[in-house]
Amino acid sequence: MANTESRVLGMSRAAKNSEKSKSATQDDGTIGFWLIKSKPSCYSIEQFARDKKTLWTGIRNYQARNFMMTGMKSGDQFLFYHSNVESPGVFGVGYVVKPNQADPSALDQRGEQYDPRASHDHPVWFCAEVGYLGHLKHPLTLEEIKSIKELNGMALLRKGRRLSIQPVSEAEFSIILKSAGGLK
DNA sequence: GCCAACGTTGGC
DNA sequence: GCCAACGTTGGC
Repeated sequence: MANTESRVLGMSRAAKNSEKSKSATQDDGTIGFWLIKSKPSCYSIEQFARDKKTLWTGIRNYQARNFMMTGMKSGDQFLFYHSNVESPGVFGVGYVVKPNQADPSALDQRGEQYDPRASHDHPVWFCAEVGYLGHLKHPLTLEEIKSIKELNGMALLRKGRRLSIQPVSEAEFSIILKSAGGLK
């Protein structure tokens, strides 16, 4: 299953391993799956597609931060979810380039994400570098996700649903991709 | 704009 | 450590 998805998403195991070898983090070699939310007004999937890679900065929730510090591994894949739109849902897929990096936005005194507690030696907040893999062929709306029985257990629909970064099971990830007709 | 469901803060 | 007050998220 993982290998199939990896081919679908253009991430060969060799590519994942080369990313991983650059990472200081250890893992058991399996790929983790996530869902990451963004308001289009804040960062849109179109912008993500143009950027190819970006630092996912500005997360100011400890649970979400901890996922980026110790949960995410290089090569993990995630669903790109747009909230605060007329029809919220999953619009694309990305991967983790490098987790657990100090969030520079916490040090920017003029920025909205500035945190006076943060310093170079004590970053307080952490982020992950992420890369774009593609748009879903047919974006899967929240309404559709709710209608799929196998996805009833998703954090998105339950306690913790407001979290902007959530773990997703491989089965859930795969069902969403399949229901969306894969990538464009 | 409303409001449920949280997370965070701070007095005690 | 409790908990009320407050702030935020995000669907609708």
